[in-house]
Amino acid sequence: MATLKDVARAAGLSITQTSRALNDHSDVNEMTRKRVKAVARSMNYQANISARKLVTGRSGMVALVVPQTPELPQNGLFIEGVAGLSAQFSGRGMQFVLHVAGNDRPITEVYQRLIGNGMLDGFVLFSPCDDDPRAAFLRDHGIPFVVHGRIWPDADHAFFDIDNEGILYQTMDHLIGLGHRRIAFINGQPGHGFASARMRGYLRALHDAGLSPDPAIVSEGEMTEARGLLTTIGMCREGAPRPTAIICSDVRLAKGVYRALEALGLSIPGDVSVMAHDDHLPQLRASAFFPALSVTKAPLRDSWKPLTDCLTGLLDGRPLAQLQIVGHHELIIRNSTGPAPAGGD
Amino acid sequence: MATLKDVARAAGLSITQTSRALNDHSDVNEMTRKRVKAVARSMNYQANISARKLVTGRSGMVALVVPQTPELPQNGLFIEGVAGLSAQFSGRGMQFVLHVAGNDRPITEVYQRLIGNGMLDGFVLFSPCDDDPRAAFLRDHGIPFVVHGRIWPDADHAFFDIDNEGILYQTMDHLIGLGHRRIAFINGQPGHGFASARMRGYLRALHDAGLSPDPAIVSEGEMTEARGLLTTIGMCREGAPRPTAIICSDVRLAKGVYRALEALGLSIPGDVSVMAHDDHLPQLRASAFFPALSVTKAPLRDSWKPLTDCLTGLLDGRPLAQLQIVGHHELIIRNSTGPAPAGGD
DNA sequence: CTGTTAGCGCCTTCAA
DNA sequence: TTGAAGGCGCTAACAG
Repeated sequence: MATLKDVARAAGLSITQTSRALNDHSDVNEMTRKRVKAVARSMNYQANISARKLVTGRSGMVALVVPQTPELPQNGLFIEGVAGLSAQFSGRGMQFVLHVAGNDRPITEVYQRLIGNGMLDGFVLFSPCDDDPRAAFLRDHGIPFVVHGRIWPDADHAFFDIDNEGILYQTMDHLIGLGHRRIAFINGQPGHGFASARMRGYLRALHDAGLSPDPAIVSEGEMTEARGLLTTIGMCREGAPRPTAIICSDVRLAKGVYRALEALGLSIPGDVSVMAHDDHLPQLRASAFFPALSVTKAPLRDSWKPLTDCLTGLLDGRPLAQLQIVGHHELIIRNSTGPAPAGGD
Repeated sequence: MATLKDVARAAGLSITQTSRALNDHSDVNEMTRKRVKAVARSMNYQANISARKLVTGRSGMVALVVPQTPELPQNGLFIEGVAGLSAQFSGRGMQFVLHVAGNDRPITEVYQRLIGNGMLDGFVLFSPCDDDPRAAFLRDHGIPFVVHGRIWPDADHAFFDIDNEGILYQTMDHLIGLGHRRIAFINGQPGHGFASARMRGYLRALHDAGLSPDPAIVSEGEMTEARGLLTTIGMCREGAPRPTAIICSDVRLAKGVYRALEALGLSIPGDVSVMAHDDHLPQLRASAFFPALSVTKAPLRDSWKPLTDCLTGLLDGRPLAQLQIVGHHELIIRNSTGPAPAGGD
């Protein structure tokens, strides 16, 4: 591989000036710069990243650390994120490092190692939880990072997130407008940032409508079809008043809800309205539902570019205020929501 | 971050000796070594990879380059491979870099850039094709790489592969033993290493059985359910003699074959036997077939460890002969294969 | 505008 | 068994 020294010699210049020319410093003769660049190109010269990193402190490499699980290859967020982020960073001439961490040691130790060897410029964090220890660790050590999501209550970090609280508020607003009073909510795992935010939106909407929450029709847990089915069965058990609408934090949950309602002989939306949030992952399209599923939609795929922008902006020292981005979502009303059945109460 | 100098000072030694102690050189007092290591640990010392790379030439980072496609997140090989390889390399204290390359420039140029900046120790190559230009490029430049699969005819490189030729020969052997004479083969894209190897196995088995190939019942192309369906319809068209058995290079193809045969009113295995090769990806389990699908099985998931071993072995300078590994496969006969129907010819 | 000097953190001669 | 010196390739501060 050609080195800076080689280029300098070929160009008949000092190493320093060659470096400056290549890096577009201002104090270089325009002609010289052009000539040096031509020589460098003809020699296929590329700066050695390790050497540059040693002196500038920047390597152009960022990492995503995810815990190893058997289901990792089925995890839509992981799959889309890895492909999307890698493409984005690659397109910016940076390198994306994926680190699947074993479960034999705490995750912060992995970060410790990864930043300790001084090779990475920053990190992307997935699936933030409340009081996220990873974020705390990185903040305490002054390591740049961007979060896919947000860590409440005071998000003093770069992030790209969607308005999860608003998403649920808006969903509730639609259902309440249709006359629903008893609205169930099947949410994700408690402690996860997005789930907490949606719960806030749910409760706020209830409060604003003068309704009070009923723990019997609020459920938190993994977002699988099976849980959607079982939870729905449980909520529609005899004796208790049945919800007239069900909100799901994920389309997989909604799939289970559909199956449960069908098994129970309840019609959608005649007996029960159903809504869900749709990340627009290819695995389970909202279009696969009959009747067509009303959703709030925020394609996960749209998040990689702004997320990448956030991290590069952070590395470039841009102010935090510009690095806290909330993406858009849409409310799409299809055929799974309708007026609340009469005489519910 | 603590540096070698810090450790040396804390240990009351020279930088040189500290380095030697940490790297287990022979000419260090045993006591000294222990003490230095203890100090280093207590200071959370980690060698700076960039600095080390600069002098030793090794960074402990390897990369996988894949072309950007919209379907990338649905590509089972990509998903499993990325998760598996990253976990393997992480477990060995190395870093796995994923590079999703845009399609705006030739892939060798990407390699050029990636190796040119002197940051990577080696590469993993996926989906090799005959006369693979990437392999040629890396070989010509003396860059270590390992191939998932094999580049024929003379695989003068490190690889982990399965015996694709044997897999098809064995499949054919089973079907021929059941009396089948007209055996269709729905293969993957021509030019891909595994597809070529399987085609060789198919043709050799035909030849050994005294049969001659019929282009009408051999098909090459993408391995989707849709193509399995359409190809089967085409092969069972009136006028031409119908195959009594169909071999698929992938279970997705087999899914389409099943649907086509059902639509045509043909029974499995009464009218047509079906076999497939099963990579054991979670997306479409062979267990989802009725009647249960007979397969050759070689779990993709088992390939990441040996593949990683190959590349690290290569980097450690082990002889090539030890770095060409052929994994095992199983022949699993379930209920989709049976005797050829009488009076076919 | 250009060159000289110094140093990033580490490892590897060489000499003691 | 240990230390001093040199250099990997690059950039930044300081002269000219």
